[in-house]
Amino acid sequence: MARTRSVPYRKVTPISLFSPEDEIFAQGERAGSIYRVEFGAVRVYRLNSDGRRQVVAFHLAGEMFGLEAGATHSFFADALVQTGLTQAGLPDEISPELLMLALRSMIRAQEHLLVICRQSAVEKLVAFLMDMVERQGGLEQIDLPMSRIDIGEYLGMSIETVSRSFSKLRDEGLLRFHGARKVELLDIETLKRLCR
Amino acid sequence: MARTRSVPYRKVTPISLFSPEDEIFAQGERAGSIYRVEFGAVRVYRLNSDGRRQVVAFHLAGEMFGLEAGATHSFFADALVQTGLTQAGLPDEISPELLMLALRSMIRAQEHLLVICRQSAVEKLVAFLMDMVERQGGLEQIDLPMSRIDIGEYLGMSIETVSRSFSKLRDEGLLRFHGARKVELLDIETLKRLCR
DNA sequence: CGCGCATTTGATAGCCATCAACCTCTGTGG
DNA sequence: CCACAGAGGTTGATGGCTATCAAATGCGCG
Repeated sequence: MARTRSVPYRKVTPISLFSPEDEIFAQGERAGSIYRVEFGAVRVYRLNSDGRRQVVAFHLAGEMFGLEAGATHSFFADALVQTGLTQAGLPDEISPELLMLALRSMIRAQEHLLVICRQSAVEKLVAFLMDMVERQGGLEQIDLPMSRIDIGEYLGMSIETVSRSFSKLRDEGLLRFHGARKVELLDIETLKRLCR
Repeated sequence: MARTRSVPYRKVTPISLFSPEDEIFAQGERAGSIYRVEFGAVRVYRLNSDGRRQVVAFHLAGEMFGLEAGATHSFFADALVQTGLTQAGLPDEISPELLMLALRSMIRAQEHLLVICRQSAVEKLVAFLMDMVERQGGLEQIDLPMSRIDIGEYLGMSIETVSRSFSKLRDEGLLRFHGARKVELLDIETLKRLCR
């Protein structure tokens, strides 16, 4: 969906490496850089006051993130798997491309909203899968760099419901698993119809 | 929350008037203007492919909306009540203020996401009320320019559940109604605690 | 005053969160 | 090479919340 390769970098750093769970930035920290995922995957989340985590976004290779409205980050970001990032300060001139990045992030958040509201568990999961397919180049076999917990926190449902929904789709012959983190989509047409 | 008065206008039009249900722009229409609500209230929504409506945002007096990522609008917008809008073309130069408007819209969308996910019906409704209070200047008496249907479509719940949640809060002595569209908040501290 | 629509209230069923137990995979150490 | 431990994932059972259908009530407006 929101491809973000077109935003120009200034002072691009060498690739820095992050292991799973390594923090990239924390809520409240001073912002001012944008990041690009060179390889691996990132999750962006927020902690509610009662300690529950809400995953706001995942970012895959080629995508950019880290733009903030204020001087400080409103979210946490960490690596899901071995991940390489480059980092750049914001350009002095606010470029049209930067504005586009912000607007696309907004659209993505609103799309996410549409998915989460008023959809059943299976529908949400299918929408998530279709999004992942698109962002991984449309191949029928996709990697899920995130755990079931992450998926649940992203879609607003329990891990058990995530798992049960996967099983349901598998039993209906729509998915095939190769381990828990590799999925093959067996009938993309039917799946597309499922997410309305 | 996202006050948007600071974005500078170019070629501000005279106030145009909209009656309830009057369309301001439609999904797919050519975008390129931003709007400011001079008085009244606006709802921004999207129609799912199955015809259900998802309300993405409400905009009250003093707020701006209509910024788009692409050349065309991704959403519909119409007036909830008698509403006056001014309109301006986008500045040629992309101003920092415009970027801020985009970023604040993004943050607002993500906040909305946090409210809708993983919160009970009453919690969502309280969060909605607290947002409305803040945007109406913090007074304890607030107007709801939108119907129960709109609130339901905004929060992702049925109108019956909206109504029942209102009744619950009323029975607990936290709200008093003066007609269905005027609410008095009787215990803001307790209400704040309720939305976590 | 009375009509029509919005809202509220009631009854019921279904989905999903939760608690619990079991399974699977992976890495480690004997 | 195998046994084991631990984490992540799956499956089962149950209760609660909320969507849905249905009906009553209230309110705005002519």
